Amino acid sequence: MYRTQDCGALRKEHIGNEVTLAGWVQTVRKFGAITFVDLRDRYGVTQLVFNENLNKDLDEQPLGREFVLQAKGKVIERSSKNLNIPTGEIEVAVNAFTILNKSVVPPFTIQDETDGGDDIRMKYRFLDLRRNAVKKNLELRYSVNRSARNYLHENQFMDIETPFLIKSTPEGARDFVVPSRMNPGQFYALPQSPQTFKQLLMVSGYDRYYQVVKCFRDEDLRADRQPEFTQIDCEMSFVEQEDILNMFEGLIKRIFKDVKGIEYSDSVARMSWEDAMWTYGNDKPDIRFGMQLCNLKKPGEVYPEKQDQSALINDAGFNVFDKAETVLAIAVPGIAEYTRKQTDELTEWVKRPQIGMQGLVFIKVNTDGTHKSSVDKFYSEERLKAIADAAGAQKGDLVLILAGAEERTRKAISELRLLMGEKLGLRRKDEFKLLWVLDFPLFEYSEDDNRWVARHHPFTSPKPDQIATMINTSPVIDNAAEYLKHPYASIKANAYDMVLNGNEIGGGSIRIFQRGLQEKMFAALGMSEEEAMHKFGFLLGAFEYGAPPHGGIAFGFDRLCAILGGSESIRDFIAFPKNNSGRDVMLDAPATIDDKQLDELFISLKS
RNA sequence: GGAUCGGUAGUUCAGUUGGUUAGAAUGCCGCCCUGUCACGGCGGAGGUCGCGGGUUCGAGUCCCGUCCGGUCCGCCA
Repeated sequence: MYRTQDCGALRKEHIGNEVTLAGWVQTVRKFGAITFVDLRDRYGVTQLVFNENLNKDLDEQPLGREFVLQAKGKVIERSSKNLNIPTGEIEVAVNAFTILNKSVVPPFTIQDETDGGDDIRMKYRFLDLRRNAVKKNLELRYSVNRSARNYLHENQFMDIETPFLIKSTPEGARDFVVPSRMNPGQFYALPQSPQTFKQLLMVSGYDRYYQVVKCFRDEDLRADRQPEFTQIDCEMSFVEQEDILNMFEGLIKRIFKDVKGIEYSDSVARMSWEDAMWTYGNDKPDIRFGMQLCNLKKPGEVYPEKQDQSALINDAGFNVFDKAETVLAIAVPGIAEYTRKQTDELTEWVKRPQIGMQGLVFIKVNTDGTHKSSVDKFYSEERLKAIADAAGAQKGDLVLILAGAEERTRKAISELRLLMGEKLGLRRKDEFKLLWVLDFPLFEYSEDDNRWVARHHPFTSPKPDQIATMINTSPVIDNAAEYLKHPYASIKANAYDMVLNGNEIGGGSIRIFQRGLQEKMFAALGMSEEEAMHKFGFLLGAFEYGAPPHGGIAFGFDRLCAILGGSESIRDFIAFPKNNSGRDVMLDAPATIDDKQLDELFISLKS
């Protein structure tokens, strides 16, 4: 037997016990005749004390960091206790030890605050995983997983595995492909999600399905995006949108309770996509703080129902506002005293290529109620006050205004809002605000391809009262510039996203379950009948054999873990993540393969 | 595909206007130390300044190219 206890187990009540521990040497502290060793494993750290009689043995077999050590001895009370660690009141007086394995000196320190940078830690990820900080993240991940599985199991969901080697259907993200040796010249694709399989399972009558499943997308990476990632993938039959929202509000609340001990008792807020875009400039708004957009000017056709406030800015001879398609303002609380240098920095920030604005207009609402702006030349004190009031500014606030093309400007002010929220400390990591975003447009128009594309995916159903519009309208657009006037532009999807603190953590839809409507959808996306049959014939066929109404949702598991763990990066919550370029720097993958392997696959490489 | 920041000791970083032998901390090695737990003290080793080219009397420092890493835009139904 290698050990009688783990390194986190021993307490005062074990004093007097003879024990054997095994673990890794965290530190060695030598004092002439007495030596302390911190022995670490997954469960904790226990101090070993080597007295005079063993010091000679230690000289002959010196211990180094990360040596694997087995130590036999008696649990004794410490004469000077360390109350910072759970085992700090006891120590093990060693009477025999065995070095089970040696270690070379690790390239960085295995401590909570390591001296290693990201690069070196990824290369030696197996050492990084020994660190408490990383271990905590993986433990959190496992606890989210357990919580979700428990909830779904209790609600009659059944975990069914679906295949990884499937068919490429390049609609949406780029597929990873795998060559087939037995079928020369043919390729499998790895699933971007088990979407069609879970729909087929609904046809098969497994009315509540779930899977914690790897998905693959061959697109460029980000801090919160990996080429292989995990989803909690769910589907239900005989449900309407409301049923799904209730069931999965329940899931996320259960996860909050189990993982964070938070009772999220409010019902999750709901907002239409249009309201989200109008009020926050973003389809995944962070509602932990206000600073809502003031639409001073909008292009006529984009939000037909909404009223802008262009009277406030018109007829002032200010070209920038006059020529702009959209003018948007936010009132940032309490920073009217910003210096010229600080406002200049904000201006530089919005002019960065990633934001792409030409400039930034500001109005300071001084504490005495007067106004000072960068456009004093064009607007009187009264008009500045009217604009600031419309933006909801109070005394002491700073109003920031961006003007330009609709899409870019809305995105820019949304980013600026998040930046200011960050600067003002309004995006607290320990505060969690959930939001359902509903009623997304079913279609988007792609200027590149000159056709409609599915905003969510091509299996998403339109709102029930708009099915007729879709069936009875030709998708053809006469004039690309006027696509917003086409009836398809206003069709809303029976789709929903769950947003947590400004991050999309899940999304789904009520699916199409009739062959006719599904065929119409494929046609709307510019697919010929033959093409639709070739790619999705199996699904269309299945719909003819009694497909039930169904819908579902998928949660981004890695991202959810990262947010619950208070981190920006999902890499911290994945045991063996890939880097920015999709490489595994530990394995040095991807890599070239032998000519022999290529020959077997009938593949020759282009030079 | 694009923008931007970085690459100097095992590691994390500093390095002024281009100027003597490239520094600090930590880690590592040796000696001392019987209550440490970020132990302490003394001493020591450790560098192709990512790589290639250029400017210059002289380059870690300036310029060009390239490779690697971070972040972002495009992309991600």
